[in-house]
Amino acid sequence: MKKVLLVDGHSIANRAFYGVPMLSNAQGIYTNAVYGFINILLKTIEMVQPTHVAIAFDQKAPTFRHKMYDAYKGTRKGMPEELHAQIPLIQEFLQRAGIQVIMQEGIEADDILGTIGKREAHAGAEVAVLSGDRDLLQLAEEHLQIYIPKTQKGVTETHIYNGQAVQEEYGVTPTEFIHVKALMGDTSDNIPGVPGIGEKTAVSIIQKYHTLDEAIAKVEEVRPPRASKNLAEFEEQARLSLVLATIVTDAEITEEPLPFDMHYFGKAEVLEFLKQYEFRTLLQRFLPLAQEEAQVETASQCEVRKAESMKDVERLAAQMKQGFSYLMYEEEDGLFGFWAMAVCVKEGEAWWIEEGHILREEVLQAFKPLFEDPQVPKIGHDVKPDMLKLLTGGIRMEGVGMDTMIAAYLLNPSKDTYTEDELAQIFLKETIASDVEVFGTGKEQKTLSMLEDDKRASYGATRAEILFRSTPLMEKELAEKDMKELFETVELPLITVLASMEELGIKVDPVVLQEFGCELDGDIARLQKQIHEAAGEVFNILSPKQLGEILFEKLGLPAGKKTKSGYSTSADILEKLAPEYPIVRDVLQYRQLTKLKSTYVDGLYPCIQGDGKIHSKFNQTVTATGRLSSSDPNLQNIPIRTELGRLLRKAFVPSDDNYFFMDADYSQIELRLLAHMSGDEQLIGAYQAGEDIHRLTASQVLGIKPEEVTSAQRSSAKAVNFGIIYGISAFSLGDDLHISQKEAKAYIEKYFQQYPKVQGYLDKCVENAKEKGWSVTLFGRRRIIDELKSSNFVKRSFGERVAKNMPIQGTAADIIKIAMVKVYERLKNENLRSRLLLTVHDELLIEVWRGEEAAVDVILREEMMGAASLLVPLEVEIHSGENWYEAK
DNA sequence: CAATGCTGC
DNA sequence: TCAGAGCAGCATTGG
Repeated sequence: MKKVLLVDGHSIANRAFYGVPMLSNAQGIYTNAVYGFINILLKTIEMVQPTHVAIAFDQKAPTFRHKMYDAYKGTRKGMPEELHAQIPLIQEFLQRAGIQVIMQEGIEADDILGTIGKREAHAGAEVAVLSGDRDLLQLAEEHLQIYIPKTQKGVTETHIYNGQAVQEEYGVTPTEFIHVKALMGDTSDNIPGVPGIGEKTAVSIIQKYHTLDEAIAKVEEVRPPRASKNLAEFEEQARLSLVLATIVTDAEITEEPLPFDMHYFGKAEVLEFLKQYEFRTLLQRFLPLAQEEAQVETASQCEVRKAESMKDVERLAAQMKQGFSYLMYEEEDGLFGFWAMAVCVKEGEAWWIEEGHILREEVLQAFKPLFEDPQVPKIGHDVKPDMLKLLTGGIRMEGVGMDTMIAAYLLNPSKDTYTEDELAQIFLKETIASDVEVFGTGKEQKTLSMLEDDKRASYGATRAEILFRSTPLMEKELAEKDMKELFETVELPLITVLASMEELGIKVDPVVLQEFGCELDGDIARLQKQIHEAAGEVFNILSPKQLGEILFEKLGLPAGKKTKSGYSTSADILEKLAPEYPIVRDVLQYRQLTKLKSTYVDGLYPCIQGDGKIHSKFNQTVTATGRLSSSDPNLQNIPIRTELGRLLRKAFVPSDDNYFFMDADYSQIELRLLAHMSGDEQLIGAYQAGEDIHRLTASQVLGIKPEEVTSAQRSSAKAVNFGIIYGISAFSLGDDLHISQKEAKAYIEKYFQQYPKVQGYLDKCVENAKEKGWSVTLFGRRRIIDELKSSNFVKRSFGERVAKNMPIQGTAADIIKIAMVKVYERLKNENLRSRLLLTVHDELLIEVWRGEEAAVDVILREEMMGAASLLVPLEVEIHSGENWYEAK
């Protein structure tokens, strides 16, 4: 049985505000209405036991009622600021809990409730409408009940009205109730009514005549005489009042109440919210929901033991053979370095070992056999940096059984931090001080070594113990969500691969870089002079503000879009002007050259370490889709599209003369995945036959022979093919191809006719994601997409595009990760000296020991092509050369 | 610190 | 009517 709960957001917020004494949190933010709102909502949920919930709010924009009657709601007192400020907080809470919020410009909350309520009730659902406003009573009927909270002597109880209850209490039916109101008016909504007719008279008139029309028709008979006279005189006003008082039940609302589950209140985001606003009782109440097992919160009871001597360390090492969790801390800066470790071997206690009279070197020697033994399972949090630190001490870490940061990332890849205190909150339902709380923030921020002795020890020990206890829970959740294999066979082994790549680095020839920079400088100066002369003044070309003023005001060029802060001077706008205006061409060229100089020449140069190499980081827990990212510096966005930028790659060279580069990249992996995952026979057939997919698309969409396709037509088709993967819209495709939206739309429609299963597949992606709340790749990687629940069109559309893109982009990421692990293992197992240096999403760069070329070629082809078995071949292109430029 | 712009896949 | 392609990192401007 579908049970729908609809809530009048503002009216309940209002009730809550006046019903709960002023509260505020530590930052002085008022929270009483938020608190009251959540309580009323909870109580109603418990009563109604809804399967679906939606909350309606008014928007600021005027509605049809304002247009009909200027004074509508004119006398209503503005909400007090203290309440007004809390409305967004209430909405945030609901959003975090995944509860549907419906707001629509020009439509009042009452009308939203009326429309959805009647629709659902007539479709066979049981509907409960919660409001503080008696106006809603007009909606009541058999399967649509109105819930009105009432506070009497400090005790809140909720009155429930169906049609009969309204009749009993007011003596009129719900529909007649509107007519009563039209006569008596409503001062709070500023509905005028008829002067001299109050509640009693209005009810008696309607009881007799049932409708306003009828009463007007027989106005002479109406009693008492004063009412009769006034009704005749104010007939128009009464009719207007009737319309104003009638709740619309056929408004244009496409939103539907979304499924509801009490466990939503146990979500981490909700708990964070409650913590932030200090709703302790609610927090207590929701914590058990977070885990189905309903674990009761237990204060984190971790006994902190400090190692006093190497004897302690050795005793600990003996206990670590069964497995342990650890954290390593190191601070380089200052005269005195700082080094410490926390280790946990059982629940409830953890050790703190700090360099001092105990020496780091000795501790590490004691632990070396444990870290190197693949049979001793180790739990770490962000293991890769530890691996690298240990490696400099001659320890090759093996047997990583858990990296809690990566596990947390797999369980929700959309977050931007994965800290230990979040783990405690999410997996153990325990609250510990966050890093901000411990270290402070901004200029006053401390480091671990600056804390008092005991605080340092308990900081690290508590966290190591949290990792220890979180691990089985995380493993269980990974298994439940079918990500155990992905975690164990892809993500965990990948840590070692990435650590090796970071350790090796890539050699950059500083001379090549420098010479390139000098050439750029010359061209930049020339262009700058030319632009300033054309503009007639000297200005900063890189300032969008100044450039916009020069181009669009001083020189009077036609301006395209505007941004918040002025004219848009983005490349796509300027490219449209470039054919006509030489100065715009120069600006674009200037931007390209200065970008190359500042980001790539001046940016990369200081990254070259003493060994002549750049050691970029490869981040495993950043992207929402499962891709890797690269930073410090980013080597995944080195120019290639323009010849000038591409030359930069000549600076990237092998470690020494014994090596050369081989670069292997997947050919159109995402489109091949689209073919496989959609099952479209046309696409699959084309790939099996080894056809040029963009040319084929162009020929099919345009209805011409493949050999007649021009290169321009081919590249348009290419844009469409990519657009499909990104969740295309006619608007953006039109913009991209410089054609009208209409033409773009026709193009897209033709595309879907040619590849009929693609459309169905993409729709299915969205449908599945809406139903389940997440998207998933071929290998089980998930991404939660909360945006799909949004009542905001823009946000929801974003969610839909993400749902189409993630399975494809994410599967491609899975595949290259699998290939990386396998290629790395084989290079190692076959005792080759060639090694993996970089990955750029669908590409691997390897430096190959001369003489190993054939072996590496085989390994790359076998492992990359064999990483997944699809309905289409996974093709790999391999190029060799003496630098990265030549190898592409 | 946010906004803008540009580089890659 | 609104706004309108997915995923990243980094440099610069300007408040």
